[in-house]
Amino acid sequence: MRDRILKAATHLFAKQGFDGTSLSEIASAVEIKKPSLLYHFRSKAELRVAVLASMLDHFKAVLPELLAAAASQEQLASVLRALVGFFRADRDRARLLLREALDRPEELRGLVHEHVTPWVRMVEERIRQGQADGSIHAHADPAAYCVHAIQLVVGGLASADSLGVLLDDDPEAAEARLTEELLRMLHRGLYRPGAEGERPPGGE
Amino acid sequence: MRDRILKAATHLFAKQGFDGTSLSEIASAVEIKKPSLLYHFRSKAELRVAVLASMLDHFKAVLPELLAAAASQEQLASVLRALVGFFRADRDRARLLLREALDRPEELRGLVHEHVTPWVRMVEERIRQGQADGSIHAHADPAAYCVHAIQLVVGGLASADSLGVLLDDDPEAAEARLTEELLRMLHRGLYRPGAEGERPPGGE
DNA sequence: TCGTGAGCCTACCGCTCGGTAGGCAGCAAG
DNA sequence: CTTGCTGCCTACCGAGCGGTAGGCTCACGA
Repeated sequence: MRDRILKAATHLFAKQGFDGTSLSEIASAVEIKKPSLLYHFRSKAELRVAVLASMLDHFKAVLPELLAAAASQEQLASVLRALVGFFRADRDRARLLLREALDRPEELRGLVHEHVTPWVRMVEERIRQGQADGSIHAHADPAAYCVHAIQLVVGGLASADSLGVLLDDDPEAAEARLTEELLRMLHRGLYRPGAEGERPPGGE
Repeated sequence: MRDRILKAATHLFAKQGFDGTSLSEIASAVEIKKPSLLYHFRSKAELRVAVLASMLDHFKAVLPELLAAAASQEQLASVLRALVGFFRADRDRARLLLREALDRPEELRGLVHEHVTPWVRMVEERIRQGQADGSIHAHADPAAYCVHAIQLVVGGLASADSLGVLLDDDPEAAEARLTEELLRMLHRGLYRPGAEGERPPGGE
């Protein structure tokens, strides 16, 4: 039951925000009453922390994969693809993260510093290597590039519903099209054309 | 007074969200009581609509400039710079927009369709021209590129507080550095290097 | 001088919120 | 059989919410 509550709360917080979701609402989503919910989580604040911790656990579970992708000699696109994969696996993750960035930036700053920095440092290093061997634009700012890549992946999935209308496609096709262009754009934003087999993911 | 309320509400909604802000809070920010506030705006919902409309008015005011920049023979970077300028002029705008995208995607979709589409169509056209004369990558997806550009500008300014820690700089320097790389990245994501005087904004 | 409306106030309404008290079924161990 | 724990319930609490009623002051025009 604890897990069911966690899952329902994650979904509702992501969809309506923390302030826009009541405990009764979450309780009724898992077919119990509010005091029963408060038996499992002592307060709403505790539930919020648990929801965040749960998402962080999922992220930590895929972190080795991300780090391995960054460390390998493969192209960086695979790192970005893994990142997109993590957030596409559950769209609530992107929404939740974005809400946290808006509602509690200081708190999120700490989490980012602790858990995302190692990954970013590794990608940075790979980018600098690419710059040294000439495959990556010399005037790219490695760290800033990483930040923008994360922003694109998270923001893109969270706001696809609103901005998708700018494409004429149906929503599903629009999302696929956006993801493809996202990967190509991140690729073009980094690699110099024609360099050592680094091809854009979508083909030409 | 109506304007003062609007301004305070904009700031608080952007910072804490609609559900996280009470009418008393807004009232006390302009040093009146809640019923006096409700004299100027009949309900909280009406105030929300007014806040959004006010931001939209500001956007409509700069739209001609954006369209002119897109239509001119200058490089597209100036369009993006104008877009960044609009959101940097008041950071609440980016936050508010992102919150709206999360809280009321259907509603925002309508607004986007009505007010942003003309600008996007124009930029698309310019991109296609660039593709025809070879200055822009042939495999770029013009509309999807525009969507990502908007996401980067809006999301970047709204979440700079959280993600800025990934750079070691102090917050102010981090933001400037991110904006510079953002423009360069958007440039590299579009233009083929060395094509007809299209230089990245930051120089090399 | 008086009426009128704008703009603000205090006092209050019903409602929902997060959270607590206390009880009741079921089950497992002594 | 009893004891005690788990997991749920109903009933309730105070606080804060959005919103209303009605009255006060003050400026302004007839």
